[in-house]
Amino acid sequence: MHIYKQLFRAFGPQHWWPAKTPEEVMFGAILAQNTSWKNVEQAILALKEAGLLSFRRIMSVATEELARLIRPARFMNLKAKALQNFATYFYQRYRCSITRMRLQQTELLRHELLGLYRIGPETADSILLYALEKPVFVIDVYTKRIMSRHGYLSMAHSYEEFQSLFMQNLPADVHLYNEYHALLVRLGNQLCKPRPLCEACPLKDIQR
DNA sequence: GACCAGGCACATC
DNA sequence: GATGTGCATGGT
Repeated sequence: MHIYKQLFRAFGPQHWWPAKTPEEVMFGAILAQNTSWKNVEQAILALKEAGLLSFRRIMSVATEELARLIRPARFMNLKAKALQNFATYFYQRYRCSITRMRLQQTELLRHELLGLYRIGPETADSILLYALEKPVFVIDVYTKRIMSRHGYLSMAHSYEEFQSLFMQNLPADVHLYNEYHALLVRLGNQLCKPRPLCEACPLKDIQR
């Protein structure tokens, strides 16, 4: 909470996830895997222009065609398959309805998502928090790096261990989790790179 | 021109 | 379980 307040003071509210609709969040969550957001934006724009930013529509498009459109987002063949596979699940199980999906229990949803092709813990939790508004804390490479540099856990600790660190020390609040993770990414993007720029970091005096 | 990006699956030991 | 590797673009 200390860290959160410090970051919030430094950067202010982040208004995340940068997407218009929950469905767009889901596309973004898959496209953003190990990829910079600028590249993801280009892929999303291309999908929009092709009228294919829709899980219903991408089901009936050739995988190669979809791959061509999302090329800027790296690993285009893998991600094209992942998107189509997700679309099939989303249609068959929830008729592509966010509302219907939201009614489902969080633990069950997480389990379902983790069973899908190329949906790992971070992608699943991003969908749960940012598209479905479930109180799940998202861990990414920036979060791990920042917390390990401040002595909380080491990079070798698992996704779940990092997640517990946050969820056991914070109230289960969607808005807080949303804002906190967004702030961590903001700091990571700007300063907490593999080669850190610690002098300008608002957390430079914080130690565990 | 190196380095990095909002991971994940799969092979191998 | 731990560790290594492929995926294969574009910005800084």
